[in-house]
Amino acid sequence: MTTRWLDEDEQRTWRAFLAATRHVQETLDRQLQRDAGMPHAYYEILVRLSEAPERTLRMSELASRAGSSQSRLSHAVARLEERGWVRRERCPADGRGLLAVLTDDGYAALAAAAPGHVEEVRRTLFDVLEPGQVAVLEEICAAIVSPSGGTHGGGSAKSVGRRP
Amino acid sequence: MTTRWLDEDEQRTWRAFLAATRHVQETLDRQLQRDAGMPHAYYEILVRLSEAPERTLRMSELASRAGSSQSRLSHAVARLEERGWVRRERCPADGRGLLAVLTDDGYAALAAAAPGHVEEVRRTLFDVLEPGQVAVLEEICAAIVSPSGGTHGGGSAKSVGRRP
DNA sequence: CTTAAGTATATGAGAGTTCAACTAAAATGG
DNA sequence: CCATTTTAGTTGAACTCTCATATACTTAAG
Repeated sequence: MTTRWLDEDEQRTWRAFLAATRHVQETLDRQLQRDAGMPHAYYEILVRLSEAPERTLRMSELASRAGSSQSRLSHAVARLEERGWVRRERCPADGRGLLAVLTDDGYAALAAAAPGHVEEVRRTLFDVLEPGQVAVLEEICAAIVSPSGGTHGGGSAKSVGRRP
Repeated sequence: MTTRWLDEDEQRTWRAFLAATRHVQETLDRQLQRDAGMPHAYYEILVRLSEAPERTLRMSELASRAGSSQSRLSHAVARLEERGWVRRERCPADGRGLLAVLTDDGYAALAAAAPGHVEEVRRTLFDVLEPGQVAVLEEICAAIVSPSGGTHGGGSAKSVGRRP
């Protein structure tokens, strides 16, 4: 099949998308690195652990929830363990598995980092958008992560820009 | 000021945003790495050079157009030069400056990579969105990159979800 | 003209990410 | 049971990115 190139509008949208996501990522990563001494990926890991019962998760489950590859998680948890923020225990039920546990120090580090981070998320994203845009943004992101429509052309007509 | 935490809806949107942008980035980066042997950042550099007159740009201008830091660009162009895809020349007008020039080999590499990349952009983003969503997405991204509204509360009412 | 300040880019160390290869422990199936 | 396959997780090398610092040239000031 011949390449379906982007038309002018799509080009513009695509480049805007790249610029915007880059901007958000860089802004947040810099803020966390500067104020909390950790990259955003580490913050995500701590968050997911803090939400889990016993502040404990299997490595693979943690990887999936934090949106990380297993290898990346493995390296990251190794660093977090060096800092004393996470501890690893053998999984009693499955000898291959490991449980990652958020320590009290880790929880404290997360609690210290959270306000500044959330404030930056707000400034970077929510403060610059209208409520309607936020609603559509969520639909868009959901569609990207789990594409429902198959072939081009006749996608199901979802509501766009509606306000309940 | 006390932290403005995210409410439940905002949390959901924020996490969807992270998951979606991660998904897009990883998908494209993997595709380019696998099929063209370059990371997405390098592809961007080649694209911007290919669009410039004489396929030539000052390093700083190239950095700005490709959305790269100067340091990152410097390292990247060094690698691209090793591959023979880019060449650096002293800037005649300004002895400090350097001109990055896309070579014929570099252009060929870009031309070879483009169809697969564009197809992946389409599959990952445009194919899963309705036209209305695409339009709003562009507005959203524009707002993120150059925030117009200042203090919270009274943002100017932009159109949301409209279709001309 | 000389010196100070500023601009353009490079460079090197440190850290995170990826990919492929590796270990170890379950599950599966004769 | 024993062999095979699958699953869980780690590891190391290669690569990219960031940050701080260095270099070279230009502009501004006296």
